[in-house]
This record gives sequence, C-alpha cells and structure tokens, in this order.
Amino acid sequence: MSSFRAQKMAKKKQEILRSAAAVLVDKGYQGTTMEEIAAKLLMTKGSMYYYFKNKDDLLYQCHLMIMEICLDGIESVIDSNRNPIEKLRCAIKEHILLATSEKSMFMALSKPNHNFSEEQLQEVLELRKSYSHYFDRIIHEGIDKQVFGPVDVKMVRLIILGALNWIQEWYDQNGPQSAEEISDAYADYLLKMVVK
Amino acid sequence: MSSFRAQKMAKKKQEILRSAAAVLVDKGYQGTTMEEIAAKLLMTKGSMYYYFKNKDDLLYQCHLMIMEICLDGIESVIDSNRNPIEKLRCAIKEHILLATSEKSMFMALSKPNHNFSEEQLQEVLELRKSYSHYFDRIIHEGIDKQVFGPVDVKMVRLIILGALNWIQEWYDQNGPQSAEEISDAYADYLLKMVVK
DNA sequence: TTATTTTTTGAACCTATGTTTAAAATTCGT
DNA sequence: ACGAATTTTAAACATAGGTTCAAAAAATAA
Repeated sequence: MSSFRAQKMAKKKQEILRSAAAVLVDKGYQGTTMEEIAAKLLMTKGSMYYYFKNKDDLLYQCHLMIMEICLDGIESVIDSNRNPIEKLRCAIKEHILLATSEKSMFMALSKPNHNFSEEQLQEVLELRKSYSHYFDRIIHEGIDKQVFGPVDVKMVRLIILGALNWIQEWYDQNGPQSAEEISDAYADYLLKMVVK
Repeated sequence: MSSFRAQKMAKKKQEILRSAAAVLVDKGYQGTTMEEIAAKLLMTKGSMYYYFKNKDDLLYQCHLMIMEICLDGIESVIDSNRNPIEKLRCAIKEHILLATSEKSMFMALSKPNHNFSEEQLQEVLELRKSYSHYFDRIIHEGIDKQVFGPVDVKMVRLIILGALNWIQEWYDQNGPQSAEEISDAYADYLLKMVVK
C-alpha cells in the first residue's frame, strides 16, 4: 500500500515548510534561500526539488499552511458558545499564542510576494479575507448584543490585527515576558477599545 | 565655492534615498535592486556608486533618513504644551500621516537588515529606542497626571506602535478612506485603551 | 573657447543562488 | 537477500544582480 509512502512524503513536506517558515522569519522572502531551508534539515538544496516544484511553489504552500492553522484556530473560537467579549479575547490570545509558538510561521504572512502567480495571490488574499471576516463577525456580534459600543468594525479589526501581527517584530522567545502574559495584556487593553 | 556642488550632491542623494525607500516598500530588503532604484530616476545602477559606497550603505542611510523624519515629528509634539491626551493623539496622527504620505519611507523600518554592520545596527536600534521612549514619556505623563489609567506603559506602547506600523501593509493611496480619516479613527480608538 | 573637474555610462566581472540531472544511496516488498 | 522503486546527493549550469572601471559626457572655471 502506498498510503504509507504518501504519508511519509507529506510529513517530509511539512518539515520543509516549517523550515522554510523559520528562515522566512528573519530573512524575508527574497532573502530566504533553498540552501538555508535545506541546511536546517540536514539536506541538500537539490532534494527540495523532489518535494516542491520550485522556490515560489514552496513558499506559496508555506503561506497556505500557515493560513490554515490560523483559520482552524479562529473557527473553533467562533463556534464555541462564549459571549462576544470572551470570543474576542480568545481570538486575540489564540492568534498571539500561535504567532509566538509557531512563531516561525507567521512572518511569512506579511506582503504576499510578487513572485506568486495571479492565481496563487488570489488564493492567499482570499484566505486572509476569511480570517479578517471572522474577527469582524465577533465584533459585529458584540455590537448587536450591546456589549460592545457602536464601533467602526473594520477600523477596530485593523487596529487589533495590526497590533497582533506586529508582535512578531519584537517578540523574543527568551524575553522577559511570556507569550501567555503578553496575550493576556493585549486582550485586556484591546478589549477596552470596544467594550461599552 | 564648493557648497553649491555639495548641495547639489546632497539633493541627488536625497532623491536616491527616496527612490530606494519606494522600492523597499513592496520588494523588501533583499528584493530591492540597485537597478530598480536607478531606473526610477532614469539613471544606471553604476552611477549609484558615485553617491553611495554600496547597497548596504545606501539602505542604511535610507533608515537613518526615515528615523530622523519620525523623530522630528514626535519631538515637536513632546515639546508642545498640550495635555497628555492631545499629545498622544497628535503623536498617533503624526505617525500615520507620515507613514501614509511619505508612505514609501516607512516600510524600510521593519526588520533592520542583517547585512548591516554591528555599528550600523546599533545606530538604527538606538534611534528606534528613542522613538519608543517618546511615546512612553507621553503615556507616563498621562498616568502621572491621572488622565490615563494605571496602564502597563510598555505594553500599551507596543500595541499602539504595532497598530500604526501595520497600516503600511494595507493602506492604499486610492482606497476609500483618507489618511486623515484613518488617523482620526485610530487615535480615538487607541486612546480608549488608556484614558480613564 | 579651452582646460579641468565632476558625473554618468555601459560593459566587464564575480558571486550567490535557483534549477537540472545523472548517478549513488536508501528503502521496501517479496 | 535480491531487485525495484524511492529518495538523496553532488556537481554542473544558468542567471540575476552587486561591484568595478576606464572611457565618454557634461558641467564648470579660466
């Protein structure tokens, strides 16, 4: 049976994607080299091509993987039966925890690269839009249920996601504050913007 | 007299720095090529080397220029005699207005590049720290004067600057909302986090 | 105008890195 | 253990882009 093989291949792909994301973090898109991605896994750059068509394909799939993880996270929050305040708090914490633990993954999100094909670009933007919409839904719900003030949903969402996404720029695994502390504080302060 | 020459040279350097910043915006550090910087000014890449030692030097000076503009802005806010609320509001608006008008300049700020020498890196980080400190000072003042709640200064500052810096990722000159509207809304919402 | 200095050019050079490929190594079923 | 399929390798290749440089062009001074 080949599913065993397929599974192994999938796993390897995952490893490569993670490695790629890790490099993306501090080198940026163009700065990320096949060599470095491979080195982290004790492979040679040539073997990357057994799993991915080329660099752009690899980095595109990297995007998809990250977005899927994010979407799974926020979907589970949306589907839970908490009140809007707790939902927003959870969504914020979830995002930060993901961004700081799987830290490597997140940076890849900013500025979907110009090397992407039109099709790939659309897909990435679509997934992003979905993610944003989930936040909007939570905020809307809060307004409807009168627990949030009559805020400008889009603006507030942009502020929140901006604050969250920027964390990658300064977060340090070995820094003074834990991801847990950061996420608690962020949730508290950001909620002050919207709760009545 | 050579000051005329020197002036002309300085002006040309400025043009190049601006062009560089514009390219930096959507190509990122490694994606920015000497060729493209030159092309925008109808020059050849070779002539860039008459003005700058090399690419890293050019992009480093690009950083310095941007930071100086930012610092000038916030310094004038600090020195004004407004109350803390208005100071913070002004600082936020100033930052956004700069980031969206001289938009091209700002993107260069994220992730000071690894190609910088230790010395250059320190200088950039130092300037950044100064900028952060100005925000901290405003927030502190607000707390001392009891117009702000007893917030965690560093956290709040990180949230604010994060939200502001992220604007570059989505702001569109021709988008539905003007920079003015955006900055007003941002200031309003962000202030809600801190005012009593 | 002529000579000198400044600025720009465009070709040449070099290195880094994405990509290909044939051969070697490994894995796996029987 | 043997042979076939899969995976990895290392070297070769191609190209993009940073850098240099000598010559040309332009600006300036005398």
